[in-house]
Amino acid sequence: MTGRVALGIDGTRTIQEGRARDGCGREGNDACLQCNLGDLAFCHGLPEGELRGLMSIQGCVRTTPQDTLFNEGDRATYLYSPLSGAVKIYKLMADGRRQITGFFFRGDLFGFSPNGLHGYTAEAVTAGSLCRFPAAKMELLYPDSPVLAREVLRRSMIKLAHFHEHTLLLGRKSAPEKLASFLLTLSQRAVERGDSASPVLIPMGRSDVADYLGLTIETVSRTLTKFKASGLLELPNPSTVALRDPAALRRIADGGI
Amino acid sequence: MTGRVALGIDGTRTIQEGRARDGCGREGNDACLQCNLGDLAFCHGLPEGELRGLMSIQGCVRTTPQDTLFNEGDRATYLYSPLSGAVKIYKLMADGRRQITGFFFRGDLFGFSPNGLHGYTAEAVTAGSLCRFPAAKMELLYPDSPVLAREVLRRSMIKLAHFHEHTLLLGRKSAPEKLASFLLTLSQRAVERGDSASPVLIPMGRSDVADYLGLTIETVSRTLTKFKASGLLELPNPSTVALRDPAALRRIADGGI
DNA sequence: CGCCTCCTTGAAGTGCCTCAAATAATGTGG
DNA sequence: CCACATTATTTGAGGCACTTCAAGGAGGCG
Repeated sequence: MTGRVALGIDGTRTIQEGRARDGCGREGNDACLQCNLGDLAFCHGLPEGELRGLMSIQGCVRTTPQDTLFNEGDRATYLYSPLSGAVKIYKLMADGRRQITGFFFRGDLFGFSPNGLHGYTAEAVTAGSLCRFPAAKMELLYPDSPVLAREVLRRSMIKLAHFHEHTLLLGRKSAPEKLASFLLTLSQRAVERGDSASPVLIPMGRSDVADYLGLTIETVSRTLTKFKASGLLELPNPSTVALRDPAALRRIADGGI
Repeated sequence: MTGRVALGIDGTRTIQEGRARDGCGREGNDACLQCNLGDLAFCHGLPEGELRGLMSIQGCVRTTPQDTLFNEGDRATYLYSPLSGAVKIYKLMADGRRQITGFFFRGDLFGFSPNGLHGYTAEAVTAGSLCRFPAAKMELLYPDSPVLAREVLRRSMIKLAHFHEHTLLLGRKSAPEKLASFLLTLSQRAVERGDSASPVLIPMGRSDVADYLGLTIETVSRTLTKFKASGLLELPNPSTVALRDPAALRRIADGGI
């Protein structure tokens, strides 16, 4: 009964309820006790009473790569927090141009909506599992859960800060600056999750990287090759990057003169 | 005693406390009663008790063009909501490249920070006045002001939605698509504030528009000229745009095939 | 009126994109 | 486990949208 997948009318796979062993699936009382996020969890440190309210509405889903969690325009039913794996969110234009607006990993939180509708599509990058909470029930909790409400606000402010940074990247940085920034951010986020800084795993394909940075896959590939030739990094395989000279990458990322 | 300005150590002008007649300046009890924002105000509709808490910490500043409200890296002391005028926020790179990440008008809210430091600089585009609230005192209000806390969260989610849209614009749209999107958004926001949709005022200069859209001033100017030649709009003066064919602009903005 | 700033227009350059193909990685059925 | 099919990534050549550099108008203000 784990990771069942149903085909949507358009043939894309859509996740269903999950039942599994990594803390995912045990709905209700003991689910959060098995959560392995530790202090990465947005519910970490909640007072007893608030946590109980959250646990009572907590659910879980598992994903396989390319599973769609929700589509742009869908009712914003759930808030999600990955336990493992990676998720991307993106917007599409009529002619197929795509802009990925975010990647989410262990402990992140996404699915916010100001108007009850999702403004973007969410799709799994890798297999994994996500903790999720019904948005409507969540809102009912806020008035009596000040710490929870405060933490959700803090998370959304962190997202806003990321967007300011990414807006600068998209609007004003060159391709090498974009790639250097991207790799360093991936590395830093890996560290925050407790993973290693240097052999960084790039779970998404070149096409996802390109659509996140406002480039083409060819430019992404060429730029990485150039970095490799300069001794800035190594690419043992397309999805692993060893940062050989993070300081130099930092200078490039910041437009060092 | 209105709109006094002090020179910062770098010679840029920095706003000081204001005292004035448009609802700005009367600190304390009666300030909010004179507020002319109506339902645009983020404090609109707050229950009596919550509003009283807000009023007790409310303050006001006036700006003249190019006044700096705060710099990137400054302590995030205040949250701001313009009563009149326009404000831009931006990030700078070491070599001077600039990305404007937002414009704020009557009723908007800005100054959020997840870590106590501003991640961007805020500068007045025009003369005007802003309602402001000490961030630290604001946070003390949240636990006992669920409606206020909810509204601040809602505002930050609206900002997030704007960023998703703007990220798509920066990463994937052509110059004409960017300009068409920008003009339509300005127009729509004017309507939301109760202003006219079509002769739209563009309070910021070409250089601000360029730095917001990730273009150069030359490209902005050329593209507007092209739109004018196509009969899509008229430019009675550089800061006024009459949208002659909003539907066509919409098609362009969306990448109509 | 003259100066300054902002905006517009022109000409040339370039960084990234598009189109095209080779190579590497991944998965699959026998 | 291997041969093959499929997909992802890399590499190459040429083109174009936007930038850069440069100069000419148009208001605004003392």
